[in-house]
Amino acid sequence: MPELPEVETTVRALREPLVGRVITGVRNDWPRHIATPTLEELQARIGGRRIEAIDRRGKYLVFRLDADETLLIHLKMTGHLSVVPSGTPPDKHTHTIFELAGGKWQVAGGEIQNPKSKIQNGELHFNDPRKFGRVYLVRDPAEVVGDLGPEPLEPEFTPAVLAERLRGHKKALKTLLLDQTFLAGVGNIYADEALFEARLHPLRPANSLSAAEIEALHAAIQYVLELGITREGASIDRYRKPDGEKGDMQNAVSVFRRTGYPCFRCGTPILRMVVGGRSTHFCPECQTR
DNA sequence: ACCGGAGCCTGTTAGC
DNA sequence: TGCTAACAGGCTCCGG
Repeated sequence: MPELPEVETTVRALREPLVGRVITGVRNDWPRHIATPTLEELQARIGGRRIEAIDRRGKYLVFRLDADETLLIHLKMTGHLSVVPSGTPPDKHTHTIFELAGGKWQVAGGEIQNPKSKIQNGELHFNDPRKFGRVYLVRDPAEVVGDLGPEPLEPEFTPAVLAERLRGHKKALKTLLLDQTFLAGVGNIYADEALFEARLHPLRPANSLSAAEIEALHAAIQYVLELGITREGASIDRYRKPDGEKGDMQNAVSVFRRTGYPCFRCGTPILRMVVGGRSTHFCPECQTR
């Protein structure tokens, strides 16, 4: 489910309740949820580690811990993270639980108890019905995210960078946008939405774009991702914010899962085709080849 | 280098 | 209503 905007929304919501807190243990009833190391080693290494920062890289949540450890979580299709009081009965699809000691905030000159945290002991629940999600504990995050392409919302990602990366590829644009080593964070919703915004057909070969079309694609990628973040994610299927509330991006999509409905720009029915094994939605009139 | 298909999982929905 | 098949926002592996 979650793409860059959904992961970013999750990261932002988790910072207040989690940064500064100490992980005291891990419970798990589906060991394959833990990609690396083994469950036993994870439990041994993570106990006592404090969460110093929470960031995002592509679709990964990156928890920077003390003692040079980094916890990464990928939500894949159906992962969901929430912070709950200790002892909250886990949902049947909650497979990994991080136990947390009382909240502490870092302040100049030391640390104080987190005045906002009513939950003095709590748990981070990783709920994941389809069990595709994964947890990683590594000393060097590059082991996990080292091959990812550029971050589309960072200033380093310019039209020139996009042009350089498109050059030499003749793959379909849709396929490339889903390739996390090409660009990090774009998934099926935002790929379709970006191509519609840029008026580019999903099957256009990457190396066929004019400079103006590359500019348009770059702007469209940033526009749809920022819109997704502003609207706190697309709750088209299962995605929910950590507090369980829906995002609002599902009310702002132009083509995704709008097969047969009129294009908002020209009225032509939106078509669905399969590209790279993924559902692809586009306007055959606005997005010409 | 590229493409399609299977596989990982469970739940929901569309169609008969 | 009940059953079955298709489909799902991700990603990897394997064969051609």
